[in-house]
Amino acid sequence: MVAGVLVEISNKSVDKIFDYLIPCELLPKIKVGVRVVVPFGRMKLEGFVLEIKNESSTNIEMREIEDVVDSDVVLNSELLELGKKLRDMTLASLISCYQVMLPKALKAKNNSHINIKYDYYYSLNDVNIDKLTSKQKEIVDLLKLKGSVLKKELTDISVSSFKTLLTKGYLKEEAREHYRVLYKDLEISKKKLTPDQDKVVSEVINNSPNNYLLYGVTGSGKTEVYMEIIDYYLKLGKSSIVLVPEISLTPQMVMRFQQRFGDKIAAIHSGLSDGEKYDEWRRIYRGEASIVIGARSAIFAPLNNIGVIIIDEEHSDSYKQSDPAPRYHARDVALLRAKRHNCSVVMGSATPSLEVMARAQKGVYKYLTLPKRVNGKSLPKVVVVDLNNSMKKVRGHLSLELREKINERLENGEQIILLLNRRGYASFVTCKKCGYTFKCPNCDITLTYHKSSSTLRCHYCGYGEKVYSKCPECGENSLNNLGVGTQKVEEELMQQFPKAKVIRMDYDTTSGKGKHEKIIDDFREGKYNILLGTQMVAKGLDFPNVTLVGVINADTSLNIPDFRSSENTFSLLSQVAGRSGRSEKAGEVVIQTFNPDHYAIVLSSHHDYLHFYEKEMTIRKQLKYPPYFYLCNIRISGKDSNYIFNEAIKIKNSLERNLRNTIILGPSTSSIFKMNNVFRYHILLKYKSSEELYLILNKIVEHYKTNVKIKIDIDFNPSQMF
DNA sequence: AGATAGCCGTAC
DNA sequence: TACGGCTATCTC
Repeated sequence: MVAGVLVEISNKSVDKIFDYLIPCELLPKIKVGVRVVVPFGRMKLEGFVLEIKNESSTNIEMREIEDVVDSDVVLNSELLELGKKLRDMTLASLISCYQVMLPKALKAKNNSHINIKYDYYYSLNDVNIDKLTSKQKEIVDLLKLKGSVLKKELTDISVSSFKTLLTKGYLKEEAREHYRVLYKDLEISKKKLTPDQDKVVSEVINNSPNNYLLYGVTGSGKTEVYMEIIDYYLKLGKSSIVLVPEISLTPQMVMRFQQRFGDKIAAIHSGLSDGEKYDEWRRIYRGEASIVIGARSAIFAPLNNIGVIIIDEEHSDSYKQSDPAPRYHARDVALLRAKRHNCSVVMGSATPSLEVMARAQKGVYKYLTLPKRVNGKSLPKVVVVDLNNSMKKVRGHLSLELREKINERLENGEQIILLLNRRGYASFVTCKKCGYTFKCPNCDITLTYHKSSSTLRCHYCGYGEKVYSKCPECGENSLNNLGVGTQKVEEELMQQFPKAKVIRMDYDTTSGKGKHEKIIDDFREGKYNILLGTQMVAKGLDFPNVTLVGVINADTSLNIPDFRSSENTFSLLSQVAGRSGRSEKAGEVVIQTFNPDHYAIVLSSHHDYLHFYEKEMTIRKQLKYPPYFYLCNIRISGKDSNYIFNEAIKIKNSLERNLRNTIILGPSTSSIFKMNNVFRYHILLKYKSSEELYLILNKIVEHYKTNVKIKIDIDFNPSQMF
């Protein structure tokens, strides 16, 4: 017998099936979807068995499979099929499509040290025990009483007597798998649903399968709706997937699911170790956990019989994998799996992406809505502060209006969230005199100032240098630390409000395990008055005592050179505004901006998603952007910039010859032209129909797959512009 | 990915 | 002519 094996190397030139002979003794263990060890050239590699056949279709002399890694398949037939579709959709290598589905421990790779953990249990063997010492008798009596006992439970015993009993064969040792993640028993909680929520739930369960957009304002109780739908399917013996933007950022969400469903849930997120992820995967695989909550890659959870797939905060760009290939969108995978499982997809958001909303308007997705907050309160009042006027009066980052409102809340013992939207605006150093900025010698991007180590660092390659006080260009002692860091604002807050307790939540303060959760818990318990943070304070958190949300500078995300910057700004402002006034007391929001008339800011201050949607759609139509056109970005990179530029021109010409009705832009240099000493160009395509596009792109990828001087990366529907 | 065979330049 | 570096090729 012969096995077709896909080998672990993620390179297009070896991304095909290699045939191997199956030795007789391994035949019973070889199944489609298990990992095997095979000789490959002079190497030994792991790979996935994709086919089993009587003989090879080629005349090439075959070598033998050396070993079988798994006793059970790691890729079932659904996932094997899904991987092929993913490859066709993304033009990535097939092996990368399979690897992305699996936890690290199960990827085909040679040196993986992630093991199953075992607990050892001991019980009495059925043997006649005649003579025993008193110490030995103690142990035997204990085992008679308890039956099977964990080793660590045998505390007050003589270790040597235990060993004697074991070596004489009186004891039976049994290894049981130990899961590293524990789900505490929490009180089962279920809230009574509002009529609006009820309506949504019955709509979904009575008309399944269907794909839904659930548009619900912040605080409208989407999570309760999800749980009710999931519960319905759970009782039918069906499983569920809940995708959340990044679960380590939403521990409250997991907590609520755990309260309702206990250890039926498996939560997969970046805060788990590789071993823990592996354990969670096995619990899912074995059917011990049937509700999977996780970020993007949880869409590949090895569940059978899926009843519903939920995508919470549907608009989040974290659902699109943009860096290593396969560059897939979890929504697309969800729709594929739902089709196969004959189940519904529910996409929920307070600010739906234009793509999804447009499809809902067309009737491709069914439109459901939760227009009111569950607490019956209206959405918080939003005040827009014009920094053009305000900053003439004060120094620093806090306007008089915001300061006044912070003071009010502090006096009332209420809490405050301040958002410092720093993305794309990290601290960098410039010379006041000549405008010199420090750039990374490898990557052509501005270096970021790190106060704690007083260094300048490249966020792309890690390059670092000591910070100078003199400008290397003009020699003046006029270096200026621009940009607003959370640290700086924190200092300002402490100066302005010496009695207030401020906690910072940003990349620096949340890098340890469980730190994020601790900050949230501490703030919730009232140990702090003000929570100051980056984007991560905006998403999904529920603090009943927060009655004021302040946005330090709404313009930072508006100024990012990306066609989605208005949409992202609107979404961010709406999300963070939704953190205010979630309980009894009414909430308020202050947005500081230099662009008080910008429609994204005006409409978000009125909580007017629908008008924002309409306005933004007309702009997208004019500029031929999604959802009117699809985008595809072709990145061409290599060390020889002349060579890749010439090849990029050739690619463009061939695209022009082969595509009609497609707008082809470029090639132009990427926003980061040089990264790790590799130069990058890109060609951007705007298209409406993809059939001939896939054909020609496939040809281009094939043509360059063995060329080591150039790398072609295709990104359909890129989430960021490069 | 990693090893190798084949191709050049340059150092004796 | 011998060595080293670079590159194209191949791996069932």
